[in-house]
Amino acid sequence: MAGLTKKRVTLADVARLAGLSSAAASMILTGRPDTRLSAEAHRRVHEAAAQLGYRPNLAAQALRTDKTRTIAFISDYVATTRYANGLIRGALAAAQEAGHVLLLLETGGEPDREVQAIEAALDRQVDGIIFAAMRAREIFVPTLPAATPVVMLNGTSTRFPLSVLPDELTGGHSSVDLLYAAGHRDGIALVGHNKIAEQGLFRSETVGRRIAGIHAAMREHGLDFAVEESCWEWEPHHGFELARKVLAQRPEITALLCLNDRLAFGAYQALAEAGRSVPGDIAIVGFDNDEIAGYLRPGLTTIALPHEEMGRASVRLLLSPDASGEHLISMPVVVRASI
Amino acid sequence: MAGLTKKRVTLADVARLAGLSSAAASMILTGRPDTRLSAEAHRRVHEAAAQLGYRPNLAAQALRTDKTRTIAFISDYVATTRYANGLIRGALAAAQEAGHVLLLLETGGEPDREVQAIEAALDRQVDGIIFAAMRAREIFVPTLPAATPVVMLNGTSTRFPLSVLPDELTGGHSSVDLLYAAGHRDGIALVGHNKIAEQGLFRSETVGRRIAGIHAAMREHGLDFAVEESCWEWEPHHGFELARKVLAQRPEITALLCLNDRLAFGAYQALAEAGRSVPGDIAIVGFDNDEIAGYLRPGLTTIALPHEEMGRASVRLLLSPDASGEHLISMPVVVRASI
DNA sequence: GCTAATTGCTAAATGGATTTAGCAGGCGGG
DNA sequence: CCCGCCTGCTAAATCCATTTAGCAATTAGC
Repeated sequence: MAGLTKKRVTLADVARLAGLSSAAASMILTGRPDTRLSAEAHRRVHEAAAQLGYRPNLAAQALRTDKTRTIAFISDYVATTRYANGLIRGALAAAQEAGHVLLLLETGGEPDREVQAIEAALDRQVDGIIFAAMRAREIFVPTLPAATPVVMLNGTSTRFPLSVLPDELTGGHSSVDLLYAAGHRDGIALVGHNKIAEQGLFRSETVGRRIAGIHAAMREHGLDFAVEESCWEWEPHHGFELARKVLAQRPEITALLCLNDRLAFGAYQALAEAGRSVPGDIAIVGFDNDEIAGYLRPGLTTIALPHEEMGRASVRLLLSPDASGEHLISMPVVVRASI
Repeated sequence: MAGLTKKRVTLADVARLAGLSSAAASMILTGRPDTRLSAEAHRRVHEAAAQLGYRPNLAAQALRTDKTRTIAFISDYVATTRYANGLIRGALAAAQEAGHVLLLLETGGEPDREVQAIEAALDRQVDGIIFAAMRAREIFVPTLPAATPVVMLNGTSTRFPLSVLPDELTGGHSSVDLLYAAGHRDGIALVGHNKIAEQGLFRSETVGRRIAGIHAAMREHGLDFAVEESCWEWEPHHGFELARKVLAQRPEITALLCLNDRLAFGAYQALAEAGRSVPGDIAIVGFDNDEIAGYLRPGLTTIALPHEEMGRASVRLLLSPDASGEHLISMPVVVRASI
């Protein structure tokens, strides 16, 4: 309106228009509490800022205060696992609510890229770092300025006690409860059990707890698995083969407890092939609440990984100064038609 | 080793250790070409920098140069669509290669959040902005400093001519070619066609071109669809119902051309129900190369959306000063067993 | 031998906000 | 009347790297 504004509006411009020093303008705009500036001065500065459309230069602010309202989200894999998505989305939402912004970095799990990512983050003076681990592994963290808050998301670290994890113990328990409540006792097969996975070396750190929760619940109900079929990976075709084997060897089975939804997906295919119906002949439960769980017919009942909630929690924890310890996010039971 | 280094190492520290002025150190470390500094000075500065582990303060650098090596990636939806994932991953990889970093922002397609996101990006003096559109719609962009480069990713804008899109015209063509080459002539059904979609109002802007490519190829081969079944949304259960209808009304059909893989997924379920085999009785092609395409049995042949490549391209274009126009990324044909 | 050009480097300004130290004027107390 | 205190505000330092203008010492040129 007024004329060509070529340059950025600076604090000095605001101060000039308000007829005050930039020191005064700064104090007023940052809302300092103990200031002795007059109400009139406050009015004039705010008015001037609004009129000029003033936006503080964050680089200058960062230089002075070491605060950037920026959080680094460093994950080992973004696209490889569909899980990262929910985590990022939750973190993004919580960051936005807190007036922060997310710097996204990927390391591929390689130590040198990890170092690079951390350096890139520190160079930009981020206010904190979230390490999101899709696979369990100790992250190699180069010396970090002690003041930088760090949250481990979906993983743990001896160096950083603050972490956010799904409550897999309870979740595992729920899956068994679900089958028990539906009347299943002796014909339950466990699909995907794996010693290595249980040690948490190759999978998400917490699947060990998932399995522990399942076994604890079985014990509590006085039950035992009719079969336990194990495999290394948890892709649909493994579920297909395992389920096929179970059906051939133990036709009396009435329920399949699959350690994730992709295994369950494969199991559906094997059941269709064998002409067995879900849930009429065989009940199925999965874990994760993967996208495909809703696509299956009938819909797959599953124990959801609360990714979005975990992402939110990680940001909130990062920004709350006195947080510490392990934060477990409960895993909702998503009831569909497969039991 | 040497002692407690409480504070950040600054350029002045490096200069002091090298016995030179910080002006000299700056020129040497930024690799200015026309400098008259001695080889000896170069050596000493580099050595000092290495010894102290000097890392320039990006905030100070940004303040002076207006460059941050940071790119804003503003998308309407991150998690809602699984597509965003590949785009982000590609962008992330290309950014890293170029020594840049990605600021991730989500708008939910709401104009006020769009404004907020853009302001947050500009406040941080990003070197450029990528607008990723999952749904076609004109993005409301508040006045942007003219110097800020902008790339539209998976969308177009009258205001920003630089864009990256999948080559849907050719992709649509390929899908028909595939069926034609397999000998299909008269028994082809099109599943998912939709006038609204064709106008690109609710879907990704480019599906109109996908459909145009399909029709062009049909014309070229002198073919006509035996049936065209349309629907609003493209979720598996729509595919299920449409395929069921087609099978009931036109049992002579030999091929299903599904406008995306989720429709194809539902079609598989309908075929299984009807006891028809793939590809023996009926061939199926999809689009997108969704994750599920590989999970299906038999694997779904599909025309892939090159998300990762698009993400990479968007960053590369953003960083190349003379780029302009529409950049079409070709859609690879992913051959599996469904034809 | 003396000016002019080149070489090698530095002092100081700059970018924009925050923050400390402190100035001037008014008021109360003794 | 004088000292001290409070009020309302400002000057200047600070964060750190970049960049311009320019100084001193050589070397070249005639």
